Amino acid sequence: MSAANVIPMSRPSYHHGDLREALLSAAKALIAEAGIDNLSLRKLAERAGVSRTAPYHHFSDKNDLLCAIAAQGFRRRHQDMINTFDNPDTSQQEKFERYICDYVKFASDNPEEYELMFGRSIWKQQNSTDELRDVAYPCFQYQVEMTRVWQQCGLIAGDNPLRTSQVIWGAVHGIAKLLIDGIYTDTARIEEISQCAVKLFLQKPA
Amino acid sequence: MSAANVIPMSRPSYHHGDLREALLSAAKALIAEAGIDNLSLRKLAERAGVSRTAPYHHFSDKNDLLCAIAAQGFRRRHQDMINTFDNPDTSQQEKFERYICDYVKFASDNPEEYELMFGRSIWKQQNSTDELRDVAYPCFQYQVEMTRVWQQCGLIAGDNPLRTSQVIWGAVHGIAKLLIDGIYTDTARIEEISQCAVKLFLQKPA
DNA sequence: GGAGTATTTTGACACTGTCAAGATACATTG
DNA sequence: CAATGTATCTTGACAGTGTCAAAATACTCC
Repeated sequence: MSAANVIPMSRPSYHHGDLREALLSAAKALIAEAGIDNLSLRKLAERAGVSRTAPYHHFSDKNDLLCAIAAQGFRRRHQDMINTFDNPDTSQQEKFERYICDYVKFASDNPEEYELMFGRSIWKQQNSTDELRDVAYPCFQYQVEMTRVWQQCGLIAGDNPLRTSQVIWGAVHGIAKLLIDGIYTDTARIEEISQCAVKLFLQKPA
Repeated sequence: MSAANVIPMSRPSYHHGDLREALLSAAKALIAEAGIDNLSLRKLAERAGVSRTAPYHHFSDKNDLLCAIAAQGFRRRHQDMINTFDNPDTSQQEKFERYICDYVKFASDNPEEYELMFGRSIWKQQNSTDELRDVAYPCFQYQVEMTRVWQQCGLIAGDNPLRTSQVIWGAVHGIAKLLIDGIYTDTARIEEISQCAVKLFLQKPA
């Protein structure tokens, strides 16, 4: 039984092997546990079993790491929206309803991840990574295109998809934020608030 | 010319005199200059001309100080809303329009202060001070009451002022946040976005 | 096998919030 | 007026943070 046969478990070698991925998942776990504010690179490194500065060979910055996690969130959210919107068995009105309700639910189910995705730190100034922008912008754009469809079939008022989408996105984002930040305290009525938003935005039948 | 005649300028005595107020205004200045993230108690103390721990005799915490500043913001915002809503020369529709547009403008004109007022740190968990809640809750409630009036005169759909107000507030808050956080980049079109929101929420005449 | 590169580590620095103890000035009471 | 107490401020200290520089280690390719 030579040393070559041994498959090491916790730490394959001096080199970690896939530290970047390990850091990302450890970071997500830590964030889910204790929130973004309590995520430090040092605690993260310790949990990954490496020294404090090891992460700097895989992420240029703490900001860089946060952007990478946020990018994953946007990918997931974008895919969810596509799945809902491409479903041929639901009406456009149902799709709009889903968009509103699912958005708020996504945020309230994953408050820390949502906070990271839209927290000021990664978008403010020139903080956002190229990767993050490449992932997030199509996600943003997709909402505009859905809005265009809903306007064309008379579901929603107005003729400017961009502006209209900015308002509707603003609404769900604002509701989500006020819930997450603890200003809206009736978290049991999330669905009710979302449904109220749906009603307000739908074109009234006179 | 005895020493008793000398009136010291920068520091009247060993005791500062009104350090609490001095700290508050210095903090607001620092926040306006470099943002909340760059506000440290030590820099603040230095600017006020006292030692690092002097602020702790006027604020139990950094959080306590932030809450005090936020409370001032809510007082101001509440008064602005009252002034607008109590104006007898404008129609209810104009008042609604003002509410939407002024809200977004208030936020985008004072991004750092707005960020502080609604940033997660002071509301999350049990961070909010009694003083902050006493000032902010009536400010929140006022929006519900305005919404009730607008619904009663048929300006806005629905019959649940609380839920409706939560959606409308959510919309302006979300738009403000997306602007401040740098996700909506067309800051020149703020008025246009607000006007779009007004149109979407106003009851359509069929 | 040796050179070069990728990865990780230790050491260090400046910065943060906050506590404990001591020093100073003011207020109040005898 | 003197003494005592209290409010205020300071210095010293500690643990924690992000991040840089330099050294150590392991992997890769010629």
